Amino acid sequence: MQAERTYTATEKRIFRAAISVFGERGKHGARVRDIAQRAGTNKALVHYYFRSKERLYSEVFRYLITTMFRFIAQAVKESDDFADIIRTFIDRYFSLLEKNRDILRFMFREILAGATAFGKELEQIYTTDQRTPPHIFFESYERAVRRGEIRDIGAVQTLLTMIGACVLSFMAPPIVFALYPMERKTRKQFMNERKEHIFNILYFGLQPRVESPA
Amino acid sequence: MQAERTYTATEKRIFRAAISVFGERGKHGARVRDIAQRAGTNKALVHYYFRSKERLYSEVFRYLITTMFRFIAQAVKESDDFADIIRTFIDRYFSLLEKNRDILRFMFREILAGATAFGKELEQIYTTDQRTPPHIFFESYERAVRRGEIRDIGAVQTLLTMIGACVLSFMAPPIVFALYPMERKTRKQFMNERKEHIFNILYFGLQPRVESPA
DNA sequence: GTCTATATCTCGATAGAC
DNA sequence: GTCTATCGAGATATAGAC
Repeated sequence: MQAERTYTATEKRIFRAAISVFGERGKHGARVRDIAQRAGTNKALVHYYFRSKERLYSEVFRYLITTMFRFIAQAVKESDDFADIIRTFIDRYFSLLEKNRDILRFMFREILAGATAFGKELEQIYTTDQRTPPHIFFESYERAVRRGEIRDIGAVQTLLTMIGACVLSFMAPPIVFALYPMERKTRKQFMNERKEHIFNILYFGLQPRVESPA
Repeated sequence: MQAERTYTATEKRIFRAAISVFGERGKHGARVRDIAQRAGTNKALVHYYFRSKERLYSEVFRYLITTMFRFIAQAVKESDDFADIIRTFIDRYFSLLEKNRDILRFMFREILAGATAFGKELEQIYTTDQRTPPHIFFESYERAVRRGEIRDIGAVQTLLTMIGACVLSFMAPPIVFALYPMERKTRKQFMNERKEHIFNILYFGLQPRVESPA
């Protein structure tokens, strides 16, 4: 959905339905019939508004990728307390993943498919915008290194590790619960422990050290 | 592919092709035509050997999940030096993911699809086998806690964080390279830095501490 | 704009020659 | 065992009434 256009109520319903059906079953697994049904209408209207399944998919993709970047931008905070930056990132990243499972699934499928469209879209964002969320994170990281709050083990690497630890939290539950049915706590509880653990291990892993590792 | 059966050269080629096509495009996105083509043959032979796309998929799935578990078993080492355990896990896990990209993609797709078959298969393995790789890891973890090498911030959580950090390494490169084309080092170099970083931040994040976090 | 009915097409699966 | 040609199911896409 672009800012310039206006959308009818039906069109919006179809668009929302498309996001969830594509997220659940992927581009190929998704059926136009199901999208129509979930939107409370019929196949013909889907084609009336979006011409083809392919175009609908593209529109959804572009909408989600920009939405995702807005979200991530919100997760990166500027602060002179790096513990606060990490905690905030984990907190906000979790909450937006939680509220937008479809986006996560959708993006993962794109990455699995080769992430070609993904890469192009990213390049465009990152060549037009000057201070993107990662840049802001990296600057904070370097300031924290300079004032001795953390040691320098690579800002990019640190961001990747943090994202990986967060993202897996939303992929892993079905597996974890299959493995340890006795530990099936409420989802909320599991997620809270997870957030605390990620902060704990990462922030203290970043602490300055005197002695070198073996 | 099961141990009991024997396979012709063509059958093997089809099977290998299926693994890669299913991994790239998923069960629904995969075309029997493409599998046949990649195997250097035609659709009819795929059906001749595997009867249907569905059965082929199931065989591939069962083969990959057992293979994966054998691999993971190899990655978990018993040792009385927890640094060694972590390092070995990261090293071996990386090398098997590297050699088996298709497995990773395939499994992720299963998880995205709901991981129902996945869960069942796992349950079966975990109720028959007594000492599975995770159990071995957990035992080592607890021993390390007892002798004061590491602090106790949850064995399951720690394993999840470690896996997440490793797995993202194989998902992220297309994105990272899209973001920072100037940093496009050789893949090998990036991966080596990544391994070192994961060990570094996680192992030292697990170090015992006197003072409490803020 | 919305719906039903229908056309068109893609793909998995099979038949049958070799 | 391997191939070409074809069938039939099911999905996307369109026509046309309202």
